[in-house]
Amino acid sequence: MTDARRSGCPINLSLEVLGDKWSLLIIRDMMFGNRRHFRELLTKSEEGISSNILADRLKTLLDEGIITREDDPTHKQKGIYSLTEQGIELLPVLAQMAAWGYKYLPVSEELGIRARLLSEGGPKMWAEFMDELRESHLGVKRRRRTGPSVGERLQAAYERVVARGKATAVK
Amino acid sequence: MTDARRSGCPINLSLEVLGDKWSLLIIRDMMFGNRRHFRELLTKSEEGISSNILADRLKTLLDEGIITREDDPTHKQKGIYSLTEQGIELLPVLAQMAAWGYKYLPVSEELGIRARLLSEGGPKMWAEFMDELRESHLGVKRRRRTGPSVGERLQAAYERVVARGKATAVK
DNA sequence: TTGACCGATTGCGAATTGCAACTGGTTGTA
DNA sequence: TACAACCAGTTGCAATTCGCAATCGGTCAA
Repeated sequence: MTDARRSGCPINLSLEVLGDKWSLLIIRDMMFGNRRHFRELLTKSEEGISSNILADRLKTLLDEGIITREDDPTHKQKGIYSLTEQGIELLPVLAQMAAWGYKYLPVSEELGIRARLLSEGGPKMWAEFMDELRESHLGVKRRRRTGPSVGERLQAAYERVVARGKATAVK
Repeated sequence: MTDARRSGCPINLSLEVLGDKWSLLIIRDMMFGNRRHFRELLTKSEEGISSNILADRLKTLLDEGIITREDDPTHKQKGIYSLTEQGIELLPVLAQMAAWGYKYLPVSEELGIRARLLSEGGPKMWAEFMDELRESHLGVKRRRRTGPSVGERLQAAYERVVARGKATAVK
């Protein structure tokens, strides 16, 4: 737990907080996978994070003010992790990173569909999704919207690809 | 040098390539600091990267197709590193990361000015800057522009802040 | 009361990092 | 021709971090 801070450059400072292979994946799962408990993050992680690393990163993200933790009223041991506004505003970073990865790296079809939709939707869609996150993580009420939310649309698209993949595989 | 690839998620794949504390700083210096030689990257780095890490990361970035290396005709030992199109398209990632860091982390005034201008300029300015990078790194000709380039404007703004800081310090 | 589940913590070998010194070669200058 | 400065890395080594598996003390439903 050293002081780090190699320079006052915004990119460097961001990397000192998020520059590892797990932190942004945790944020991703909280945003897109709606994971809010330790176990959910641990077992439903696509990449298989180990529990000590997860505990460590959650602590750091708490310290940095990117997430908060509160007790789950339904279970004395469970904690509910939520994104702060600061955490929610990492969405554009994730979106750009996803778009770049989608374009240049060997992305699987199922896991790439969200990146494609998010990229096509652009900053306007990101802003809408961030508003949805403000509602589910910060409790900020938002005016009624018609039609499915961005979160729902991304999830539906993902499930459609998975179903199609299964059908093809069976055939 | 294992195969990694923990999952086919675009964010994960991006992090497997760039998820450390140095890779994106090297890209940053190539983009904004116009560093093209090993020594420049080594000694003019704000954060003080060590030579073995720099050599290792340059190798990885080469392997990943994010940069290229060619011999410098003026010096038999010197290599010139250039960004590829894939590397240039990391600019939006850096820009978003810089904007987030600028907003939430203790950024120094000198090093934050670029982030502010880039954030205010938005995607349009990013696109223009990427075009400039295509010219200086890929040799792609671009039509004449009036006035100073984005790169020049960022540099001038930075120097203005540094000069002001010095004047204040002296006074 | 029992067994599944909960959020972590611990121990430990392996991999990565950071520092400093060094290598083998090139270049400009006298 | 001699020499110092410069060039792109490489090497050795100690310290840190990572990743896995096992475990811990507590909670919950049956």
